[in-house]
Amino acid sequence: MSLSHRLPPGAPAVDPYYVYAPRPDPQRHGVLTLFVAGLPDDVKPREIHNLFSHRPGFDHCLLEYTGRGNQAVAFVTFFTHEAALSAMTSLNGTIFDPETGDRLHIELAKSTSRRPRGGGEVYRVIDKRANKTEGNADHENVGDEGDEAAWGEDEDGGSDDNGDGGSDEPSGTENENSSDKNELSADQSDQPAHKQQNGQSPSNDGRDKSSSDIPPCSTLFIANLGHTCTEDELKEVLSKEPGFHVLKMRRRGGMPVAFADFTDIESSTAAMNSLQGTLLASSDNDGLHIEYARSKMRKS
DNA sequence: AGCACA
Repeated sequence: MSLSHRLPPGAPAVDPYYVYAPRPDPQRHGVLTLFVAGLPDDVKPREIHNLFSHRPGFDHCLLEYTGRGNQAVAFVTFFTHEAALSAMTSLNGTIFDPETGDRLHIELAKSTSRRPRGGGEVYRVIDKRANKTEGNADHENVGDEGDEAAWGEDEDGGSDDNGDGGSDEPSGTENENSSDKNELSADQSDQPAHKQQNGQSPSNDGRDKSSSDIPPCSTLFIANLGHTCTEDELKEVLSKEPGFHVLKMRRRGGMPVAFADFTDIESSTAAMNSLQGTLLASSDNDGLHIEYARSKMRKS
């Protein structure tokens, strides 16, 4: 089975919103590591870290540039099997690069990655690529430099070493985004905190338009939730965002909506940028749609 | 597109 099927941007949809259903695979039970495919070849280890390190139970991650198929894969390890599953269901299908529309394909790895030596704190990178097509040699192989030594081949009789199996990708898909920089919507919470309340000045074009026309607010309005979304599911994601206070869910007939209150506009803005489009396990659409609320949540 | 609680 091929687990990395990238679709050309104009291709007919083959169920583009499918969420990986964790099969009852006894072999994978208890594995703490996720196998992440669908990454562009110019992905940075920092991007993987930014995307996963906010998830509860995150332990460490590894990015490998496979020499084959112009693709990179990542192995992300959590402290518990449940945390790994939770991150998988919430991040699987995430659009990693809006320009190509490529989505992450995440499944449990075949075995748990070995922890970096000494409880390491830097990214682990393995680069098997011969031709660095995009001048991509800015990353350094810190820590473990052994080519095959990273994700731990325990004793599960693995016939192959990583979750990729033998199915690599025919590089027939056109992959020409050479002129444009790709953007990752994972974590851009580093914008400078300017505390001046700017209204709707037209001189402010294209800089602060995180939300459409709603002025910034420390409370966020969250829509596009699945019918089965629970408050706990949403709270689990929100609680990792700095400054998060309280969540309230309302369901007006059909689709539930939620309000999340933060300490200030800076933290609510950062959380909105970080979580925009996040796919939950209960999501059946594009993922979370987050805006500033029209009015602040009442003080508890 | 869908914005409540007081």
